Amino acid sequence: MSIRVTVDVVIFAIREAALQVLLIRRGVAPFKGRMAIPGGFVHENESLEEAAQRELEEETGVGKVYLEQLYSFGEPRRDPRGRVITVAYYALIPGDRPLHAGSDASSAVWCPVERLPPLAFDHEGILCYALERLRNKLDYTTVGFQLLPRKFTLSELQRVYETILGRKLDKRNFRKKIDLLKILRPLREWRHTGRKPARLYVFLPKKFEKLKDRGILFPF
Amino acid sequence: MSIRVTVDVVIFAIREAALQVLLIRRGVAPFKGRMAIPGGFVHENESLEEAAQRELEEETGVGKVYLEQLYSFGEPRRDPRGRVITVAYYALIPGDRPLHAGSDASSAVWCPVERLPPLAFDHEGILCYALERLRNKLDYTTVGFQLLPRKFTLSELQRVYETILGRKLDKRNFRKKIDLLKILRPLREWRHTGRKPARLYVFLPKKFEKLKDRGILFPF
DNA sequence: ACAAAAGTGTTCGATATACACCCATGT
DNA sequence: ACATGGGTGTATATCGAACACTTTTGT
Repeated sequence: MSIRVTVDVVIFAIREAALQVLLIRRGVAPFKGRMAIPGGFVHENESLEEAAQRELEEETGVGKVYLEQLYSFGEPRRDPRGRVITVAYYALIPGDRPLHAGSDASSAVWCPVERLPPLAFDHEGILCYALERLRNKLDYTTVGFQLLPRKFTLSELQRVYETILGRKLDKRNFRKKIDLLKILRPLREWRHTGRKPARLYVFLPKKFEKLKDRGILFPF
Repeated sequence: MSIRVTVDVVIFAIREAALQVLLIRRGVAPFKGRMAIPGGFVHENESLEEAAQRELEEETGVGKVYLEQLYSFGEPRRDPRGRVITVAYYALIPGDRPLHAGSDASSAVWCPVERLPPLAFDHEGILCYALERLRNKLDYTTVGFQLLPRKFTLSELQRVYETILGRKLDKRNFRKKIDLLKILRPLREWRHTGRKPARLYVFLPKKFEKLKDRGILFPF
């Protein structure tokens, strides 16, 4: 019993103060002209993760970003061409990273998750599930940092959380908890975009690993 | 690019005061004679979930138990016979349910998760991942109830938690939190196995759904 | 009578939340 | 000088953790 297997990658980024996903316009049937999540067939000699990584790089030109398997979707009639199951992944792109377009990227566009167009296949369901996972993981992991450049201000970090969760957070409480986690190293550098310069920080992933083991979570 | 797709189902139950998994002994190569997680190929016209449900029933004869997709494993060389990816599920069987063996069940045996034999393929990794998922979900869902018969005592419920988490819990704190959740209906029935009779309860899944929406969790 | 598991409250520390003002800079 | 976002502390409520004794029954 052979089945065709694809990977689809929901690619998130914060752009223009909104959480957006990268979508491509399909050039061929089925669903020609519809928007879809980037994806493609798994090759003979690559793992699922490698296939997802490859699709991600083809669309965005970025490597080494956060990439996590989401769920596998396998309803018999989800693809009109025949039996195709898809292993969905989601990726988080730092906001500053300019995408030097890969081959397929001509038709790729960013869409705010609040204003999605109709999507091909079961991609709306996949995208909603990815969004739910992202919101949940924000609460008990540090995935939020993956959406920022290496150096960032505390206000930028807070805006990432507010954008994804869709609500305002208290500045002092936010900073208190981040400080408690001890996962940021303050730099002797300041960002001068606004009026008063804001201190820059870098994320310390190693310190975080210990915290995760002890079950210390993000409680927003 | 066609790939063979299997589902494997890690079947958990509490038996003899231990968390156990159902394993089968392989009768054919590869890994002939080794123990393995029950599983098989996905049929042409069934969804992944249906395939997992079918495998579960073939092995155990039980239907309508808790069944959740775990993860998809797709390393190119994970199966010596060629390219096979597997979508892993895990299932929870109430402790009292006698398994009226399906066709394959002659070689099925229960093994405590603390004393696993060597397993075929990458099944040890799959099983460890399932165990980790189960332990995590115990903290913020009510999956624990799925391992008990319909009517159960509070001590039995606590033993499920202690068995899976591998540590003792405080009786008064445990009961206080369960009571807070308001998901149990006390019955006018008592279990008379020990010395002093223990009150029986039933789980109210509908009430739980509302709690989940509001983010009320199991904080053990 | 006694062994064994059932049942029941309070205290204390930690964590989450609510809330308001001064500061440094660019314009 | 002033508008803008950066930066800081305290008080209260809630939640989780620690902790011991009485009750009921079967033997």
